[in-house]
Amino acid sequence: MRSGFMPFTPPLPRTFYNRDARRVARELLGKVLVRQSPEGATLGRIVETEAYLAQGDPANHACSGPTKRNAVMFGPAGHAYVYRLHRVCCLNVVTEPEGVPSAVLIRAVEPLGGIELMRRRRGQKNPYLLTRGPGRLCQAFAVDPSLNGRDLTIGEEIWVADLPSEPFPSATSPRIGVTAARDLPLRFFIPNNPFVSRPSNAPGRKDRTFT
DNA sequence: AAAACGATCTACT
DNA sequence: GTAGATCGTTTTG
Repeated sequence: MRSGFMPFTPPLPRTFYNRDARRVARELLGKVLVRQSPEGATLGRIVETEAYLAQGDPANHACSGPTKRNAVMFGPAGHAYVYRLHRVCCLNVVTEPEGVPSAVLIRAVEPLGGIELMRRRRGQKNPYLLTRGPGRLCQAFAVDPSLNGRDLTIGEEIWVADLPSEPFPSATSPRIGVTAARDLPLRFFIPNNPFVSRPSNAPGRKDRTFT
């Protein structure tokens, strides 16, 4: 058996990722991040993302050309880009056609399954501090640089899927939030969700919502 | 070979 | 809300 979750959560196809990073970042909200590790499975609903554009984005790791670290950003869409920052890791999905170095950072998820495992990995009892923030969620999901370059469309180890039971945006809450410290990168989030890593009312932010 | 940098986190006020 | 730790990657000399 490839994965106990596969029948219920098939991975999103490459065509989903092979588009404008902003579009991908936006539509990633509400999807499920699935991680199968030897220790067990963890699942979480994506509530916050950040788009790193290939053009005009000084925060993009690839803004000054290819390096050993950012190599997978230049590859085809639908692969994981995992790197280390300080003591933690960050998980991105590569977007847009091969040769266009753009990606979407997964900033926060809402725990859906494997919560005990997350607690154990994080040594954290407060549920809001389990997966709020790129570094925290990677620790909770056991995502490390060994997953760098992994194909997210296969359905092994790590992938993203639709959440059939509770799609987002829903009819009751069709709006999503977007914010940025400067002009870029753009951060997308589900409004009023307690698992979003930064509140939309943080000072100095130009927040707005759209459908 | 050295220095600067940062897509963060935790602790504390 | 702010301060400081901390370390791999990249850039510079």
